[in-house]
Amino acid sequence: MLSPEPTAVTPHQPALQYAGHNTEQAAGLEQRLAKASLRRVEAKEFVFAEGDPATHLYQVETGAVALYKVLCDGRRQVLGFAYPGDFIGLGAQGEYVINAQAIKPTRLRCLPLSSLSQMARQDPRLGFRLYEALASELAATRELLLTTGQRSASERLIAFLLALSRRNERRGQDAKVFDLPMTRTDIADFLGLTIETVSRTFTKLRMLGLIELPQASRVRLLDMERLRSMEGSDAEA
Amino acid sequence: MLSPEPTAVTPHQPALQYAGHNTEQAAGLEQRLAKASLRRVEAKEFVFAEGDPATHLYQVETGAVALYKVLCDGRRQVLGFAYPGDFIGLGAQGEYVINAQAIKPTRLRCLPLSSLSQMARQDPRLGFRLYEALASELAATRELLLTTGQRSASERLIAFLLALSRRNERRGQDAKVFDLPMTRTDIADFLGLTIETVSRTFTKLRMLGLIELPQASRVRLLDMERLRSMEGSDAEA
DNA sequence: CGTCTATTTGAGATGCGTCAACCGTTGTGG
DNA sequence: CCACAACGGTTGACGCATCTCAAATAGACG
Repeated sequence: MLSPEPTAVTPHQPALQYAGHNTEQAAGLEQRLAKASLRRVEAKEFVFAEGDPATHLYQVETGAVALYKVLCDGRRQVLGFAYPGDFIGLGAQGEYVINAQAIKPTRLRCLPLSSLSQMARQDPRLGFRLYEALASELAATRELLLTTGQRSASERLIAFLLALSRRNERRGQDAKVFDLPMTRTDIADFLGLTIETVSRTFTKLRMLGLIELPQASRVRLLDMERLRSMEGSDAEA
Repeated sequence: MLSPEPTAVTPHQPALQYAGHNTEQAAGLEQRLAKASLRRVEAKEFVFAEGDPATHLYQVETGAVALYKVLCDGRRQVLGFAYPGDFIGLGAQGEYVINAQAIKPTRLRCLPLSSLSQMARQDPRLGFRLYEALASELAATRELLLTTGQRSASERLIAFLLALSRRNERRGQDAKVFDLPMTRTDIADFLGLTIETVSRTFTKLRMLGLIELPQASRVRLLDMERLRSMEGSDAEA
């Protein structure tokens, strides 16, 4: 049920490539990030685990990270996937409350929380940016809740694919053909389904001529119109 | 640090309650709230609806409010319930993105967002507290996601009841006997079940001697031990 | 007392989960 | 270079938890 690991729960000492120098006072978040230390994690390696002391805010530079919570018996709920540009560790106070595990080789910018709060004190707009980022994470989580709570398996998978498509569109990438960096298990645990149901639903969408799967990890959306109509969209959309 | 644990029931946390002992930090908020205008809404009346321009941050004074999103075909996901002390409308920017509807006669303190952002500019600590409150709401939503995505009907209902119980405990109220201000429909839409399943599951828990239902809207938890063991608890709890 | 709504209960249908077998790819060591 | 193991993904058969449809019951309120 749970993915292959518990591979060794990585002790949380980031393999820092080079440490950032911290002399500038009112540097913006971007400038600060550009100089931030870099950390590389391999696929399946943890960025941090639930219960670890919260030390850094991370920004994904390349790769992808799965965020999840687990029940005591191993059932797992993936809360989201972080792609380049996304922040990980927002809202953490004291301890991380979720697990963050790379799903492919990943590079991360690391911002010590201490320096972050210091910066926020100096520049209120930074605090506002973090607040906004947190608000959109909340909005995304609510949307996922609506999906897992109310939608059917097909609707869930379509909503998932369309969300990826929209994200690509926003970034000027191909909205119809893209890779799925995560495994079927990750998708299943994200959508509250089993891998068998995810697989069968992929096949069903393929049979309906709605998508193509050139490889298991690559998808082409063929009929956006119909996909959108089958998503079970928000009332206010 | 932050309060004990996020509950699936309350998106908002006591961190921002009338903190009489916390007057030095963000004193403006409490003063402002005490003087804030009051609004009364009847049961079933909206505090605000999805798409409404966001104007106020509300704090529940008495009563209870359901927060939810709906799909175009009417399926509804309740995201949480706000009780006295809880804030409604956090993270809203431009427009409210969810519906907030009273489930019983309710009194609300109203804080115009304009004056709030002004206050936040003057006192950075206020911004931090709003950030914390938002982080708690995110944590609660994630917990609910774990529940609807991974737990069985019985586990969901038990998790719901235990969350209410913990909330009461935190507030020095009875942890074993309390009212359910929401309807079975609200509970069903909260847990991602149907009202029939909710009703049958209540009956099942009653038959097992785990709870009593003196009235449909009142519950007594009889065997906390066993209820907790049947909740399907977090790994990190 | 009567109407309306909320809740409970029953019977039957079904979508998804479970268990199991099979397949394709990757990587590894003889 | 091949054999084979390990892993991720697909497919099939079957069971069951939950949904659907329907009706009875209980409360709430005028």
